[in-house]
Amino acid sequence: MVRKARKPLAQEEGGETRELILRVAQQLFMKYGYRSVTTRQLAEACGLTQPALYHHFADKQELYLAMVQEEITKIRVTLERLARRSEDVPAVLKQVAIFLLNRVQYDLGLMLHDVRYELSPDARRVLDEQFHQGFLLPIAQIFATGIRQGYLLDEAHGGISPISFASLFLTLLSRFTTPLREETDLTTHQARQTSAAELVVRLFFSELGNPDKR
Amino acid sequence: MVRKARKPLAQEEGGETRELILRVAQQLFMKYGYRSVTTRQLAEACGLTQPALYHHFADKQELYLAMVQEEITKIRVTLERLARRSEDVPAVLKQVAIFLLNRVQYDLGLMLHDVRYELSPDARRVLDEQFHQGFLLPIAQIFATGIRQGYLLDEAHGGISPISFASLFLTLLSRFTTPLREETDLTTHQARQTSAAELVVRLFFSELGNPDKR
DNA sequence: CCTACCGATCGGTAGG
DNA sequence: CCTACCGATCGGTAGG
Repeated sequence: MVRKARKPLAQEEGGETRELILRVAQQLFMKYGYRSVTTRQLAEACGLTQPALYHHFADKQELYLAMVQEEITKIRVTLERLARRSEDVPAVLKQVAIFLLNRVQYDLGLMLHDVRYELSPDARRVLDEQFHQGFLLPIAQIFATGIRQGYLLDEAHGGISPISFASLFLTLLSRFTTPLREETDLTTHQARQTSAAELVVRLFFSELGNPDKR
Repeated sequence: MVRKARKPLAQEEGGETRELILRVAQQLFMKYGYRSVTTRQLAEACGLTQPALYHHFADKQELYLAMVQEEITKIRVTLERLARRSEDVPAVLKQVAIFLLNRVQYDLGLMLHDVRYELSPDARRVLDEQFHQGFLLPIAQIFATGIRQGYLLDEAHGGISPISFASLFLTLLSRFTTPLREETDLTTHQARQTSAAELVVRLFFSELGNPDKR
């Protein structure tokens, strides 16, 4: 039997229903995708009726757009802070990896697919740009420092551009924010994420290959 | 004006309407996702009416299942062939990468998401297993040879398991089968894929880091 | 923020 | 493999 929760769990009543909706929308949209999440599911998970959503957002796309924008902006702040103190590049990158693995608990590829195929061209343009500014550029900046300091090869010597490094880095991390096969318990979750972060960083700094073979 | 193509382009009339449907289904499902592709879109792209699909497949899920199974089986054959001749591991892996980049022109992550969240538990079990057997195991076998031959570190010396190597390898390749941002023309497409394949293989064999810094 | 309700579209079926 | 059609569900609106 499914009980309808009309009184939301952690809501101190006021003008913050909008924030509740955005939080719930993130959990559902990011897990199942834009198309698969209905406005009725969203409303019920918030303890509201479906038409009530339209008091806070013009339509489903506006709600999705606001949610993604808020999410990207929050992450951008931290990444830009980490990019500013690029002392030891491998150490900073590991912090970036740990932060993202803990903060991004969803499928980035799914989000980008939704942005590309489920939203209007205008909404897509906005989010593409914000993703570039908020995710790729700060990480690329760290990689640029890593190249300058000699940790990584530049494009003239067989390496790739900072943006390409950042893109590869994000792709690899997404492997661990969304497991390819089955899931395990939550006690070892934290430990797994730290070792995953180390693994990805080590892969970039050439510590998986056998040096005797080079 | 949208003309309905009642006579499919390349169909030599007979019992192969089913094959036409499967081909069209792959293009649409793999690009837009299970939920977003309607049975009417599929039928129209095949030059059929929507109920005609149900003469060949019991329902939408059965159609999707058959399509993915056929696709995985075809790829499995080639990967197993490549895994059998593991002479020079880096060279074989580059061939695997080139093959997959040319053969898999869609978003593997989207497919895995559909398998996980849009299909029945039974269908999911079947496809999870086939993906494991058809994609991961053959590639893991090559990596295992690479570890044995000393190209890569084993788990006891800071490396990871062959399956983990294979999983990372597939994740990285998916970055290039589904571009993170905009698309370019098709003339440079082939060249791009070859250099992408080389890049991914080099990343694993530690040729992106600066050896002087190790 | 609710009740009541709308047109459109979905996957699937009947019957030939 | 077609025409005709079904119940369910979708995003969104009216009106209070």
